[in-house]
Amino acid sequence: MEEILSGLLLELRRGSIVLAVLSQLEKPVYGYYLVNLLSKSGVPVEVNTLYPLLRRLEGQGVLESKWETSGSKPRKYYALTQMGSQVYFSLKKNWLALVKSIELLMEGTDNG
Amino acid sequence: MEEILSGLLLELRRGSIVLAVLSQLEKPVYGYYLVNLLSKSGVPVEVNTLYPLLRRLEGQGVLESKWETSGSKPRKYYALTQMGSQVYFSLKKNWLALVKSIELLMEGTDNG
DNA sequence: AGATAATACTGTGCATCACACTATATGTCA
DNA sequence: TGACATATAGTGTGATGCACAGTATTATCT
Repeated sequence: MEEILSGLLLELRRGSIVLAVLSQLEKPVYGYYLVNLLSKSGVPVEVNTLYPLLRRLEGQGVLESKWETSGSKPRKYYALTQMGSQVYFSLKKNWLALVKSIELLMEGTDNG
Repeated sequence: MEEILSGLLLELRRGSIVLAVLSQLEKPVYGYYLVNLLSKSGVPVEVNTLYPLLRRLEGQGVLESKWETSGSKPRKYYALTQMGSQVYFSLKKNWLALVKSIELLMEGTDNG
């Protein structure tokens, strides 16, 4: 049962990860920092999940990146492109609607 | 951009589908009916997505089914098992927490 | 110097969805 | 009657994305 639950939880989290990530990228942020930030915020993401995600989003034109090599360690900062902002806005709107729909569906179900 | 957005929306929906489905299965319901119900409720699911999902959940012991052949057309009714109820409860709790976390993360981001 | 942390990339396997197709029974309309 | 749509359920394939594990580099702590 634990396994089944954790599998479903995994699935549950999936789509939301993108939203959580985008929500933090109005200002440039580097990956490793984002991992810690999100973990503290209740949306834990593994590094090995985040890096490919960031690259994918960059490839899609949602994010843009630039290397910052002046510090002690080279860091790659990601931020929303203009199109990315639009995508985020639309995604956010849809997500809020989805959440509301599901809350309505769940209303009155208090098992346990 | 449309394509990218719809891809992300797809992802966004994924995990939530299970939750929406489980929320309606405290009483036995058949698949086709569920599709229409969920669509009306703002969580559209394709038949070809729902049927395998139901079967998967049954295979995992979350749901149980029984055929109803007395009507005009044979229908397969699904409902939560006892364990399924526990899974649903736990999933629901986690989902609510996740939603809250993401809402906090998104707070103050009003682009568009 | 050695271990650990910070930082980023890549490759493989698995799970899941969308899409398309099959299949049957019951209506509906020409 | 025949053609078509709808209700109802199943299966199979392709694409996609995550988790997991591994690699690589540089700094910091011991």
